[in-house]
Amino acid sequence: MRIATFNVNGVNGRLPVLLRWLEETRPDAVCLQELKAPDAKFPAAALEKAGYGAVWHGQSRWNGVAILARGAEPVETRRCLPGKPDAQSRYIEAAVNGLLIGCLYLPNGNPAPGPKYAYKLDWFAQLQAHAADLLAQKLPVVLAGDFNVMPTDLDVYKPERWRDDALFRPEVREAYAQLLAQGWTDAIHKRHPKERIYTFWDYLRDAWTRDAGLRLDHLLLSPKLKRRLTGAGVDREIRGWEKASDHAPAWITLKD
DNA sequence: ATGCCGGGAGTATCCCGA
Repeated sequence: MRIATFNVNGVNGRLPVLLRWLEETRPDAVCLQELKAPDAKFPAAALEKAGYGAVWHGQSRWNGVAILARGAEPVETRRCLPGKPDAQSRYIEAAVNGLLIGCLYLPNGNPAPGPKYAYKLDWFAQLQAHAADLLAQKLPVVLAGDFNVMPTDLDVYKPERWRDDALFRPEVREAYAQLLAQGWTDAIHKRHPKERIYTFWDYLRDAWTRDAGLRLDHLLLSPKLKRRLTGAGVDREIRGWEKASDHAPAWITLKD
């Protein structure tokens, strides 16, 4: 089973790229972020035609998350983190093929410090609480999405330039480390512990051709799924396509 | 310190992203 996460940066503007990538790689489940579309404008018919059922949580202009399942309808279990309702569409969760999949788009948080950074840390704390609850239920869970965190120096093309950024400040790296310490496995790190692997290259400053990348998109596995992990990677070449997102899809494979 | 690019809304140019 192949599960991928892809920050599409506009699901409608990215539709040709998304459909081509789905056809070429045929993931069984996909987490999408940054739909940048209200619920009514989600391209459900085109995805259905491509063989994918979907659940989505949109928002006009910004944010927006969705879960796709090949040849199946995801069964939505929640569309925001527990607690107070979030005005921003950043979380959706669904059962797919015997797994629970949480799809998240963690706030960017810049500029830091400031209210956006405080919102990010608060959102991260709510995610930690929900993640702990999921682990306590001992279900097979994948938490996948754009975490907007580079976990370590290995995940940044030039760490010294990013020390004070909301994606790399000590508090957010610590929050990510605390999440892993609950018992989650960072699948890409697990399979490639010493490699520089990026999932994002800025549109600015020719970042793609310079390979000035960041690893921001992660797939975390609950203990039951850790034992089933057979592969993990990034579909880098998609970043070089015409009309590409600034993120490339990251994926894992699980044995049955 | 800022623009550099690009999507969306909307039709000029702003807001946002990371």
